[in-house]
Amino acid sequence: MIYTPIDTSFYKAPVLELAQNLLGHYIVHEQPDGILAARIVETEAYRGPEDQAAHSFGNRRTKRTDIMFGAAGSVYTYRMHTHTLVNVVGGPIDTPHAILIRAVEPIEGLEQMRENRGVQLKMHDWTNGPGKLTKAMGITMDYYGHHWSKKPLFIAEGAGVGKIVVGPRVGIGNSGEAVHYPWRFYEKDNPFVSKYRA
DNA sequence: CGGGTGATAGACT
DNA sequence: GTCTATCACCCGG
Repeated sequence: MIYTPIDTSFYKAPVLELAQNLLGHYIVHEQPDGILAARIVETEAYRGPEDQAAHSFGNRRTKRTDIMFGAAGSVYTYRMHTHTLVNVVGGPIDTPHAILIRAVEPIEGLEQMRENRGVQLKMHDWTNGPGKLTKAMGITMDYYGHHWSKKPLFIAEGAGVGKIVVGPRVGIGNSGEAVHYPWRFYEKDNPFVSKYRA
């Protein structure tokens, strides 16, 4: 299977639209040992300045959040203890919006994903969480500031998506009103969507 | 050196 | 399904 990166204009849509548009597309990671591809099935939007759950709330700008003030389509990775989480930057320059990739569905490079995750795990546990999918696909902090339209790590046109479900976001703790914003999007009945904990 | 940053694996019910 | 112990790095001061 040959994959082609989506043009940068794709990322210029309003961030809530972009979060939904990403569903069904492929994340592709070209590695020396082979190609890894997975379908995006769950995303969450974060709208920097006015969203208490975002790292960039109130335009908080540090070296860590700096990339979110950059061009739409940039890769924002951050480390959560043992896990790396990956985001797609949205919004215009100086508007720190981002979309967290929460779950993907393995498409190609299954053997390598299995090795990355541990051979004893069931397939549905490979990528059904934001920390899991980065490990399965070999995405590391080295990609901080990379752009999703460039190889070896890019997003490619998918083959469509099923019914999209909208709901509140996960794991954002006490973030005031922002907790209730329906900014989580996922494909209905997809077994790789991460489970919601109330 | 202290604060910021939630998800994971596995045990239990 | 539900619970919870455990997990590490980056940054600013």
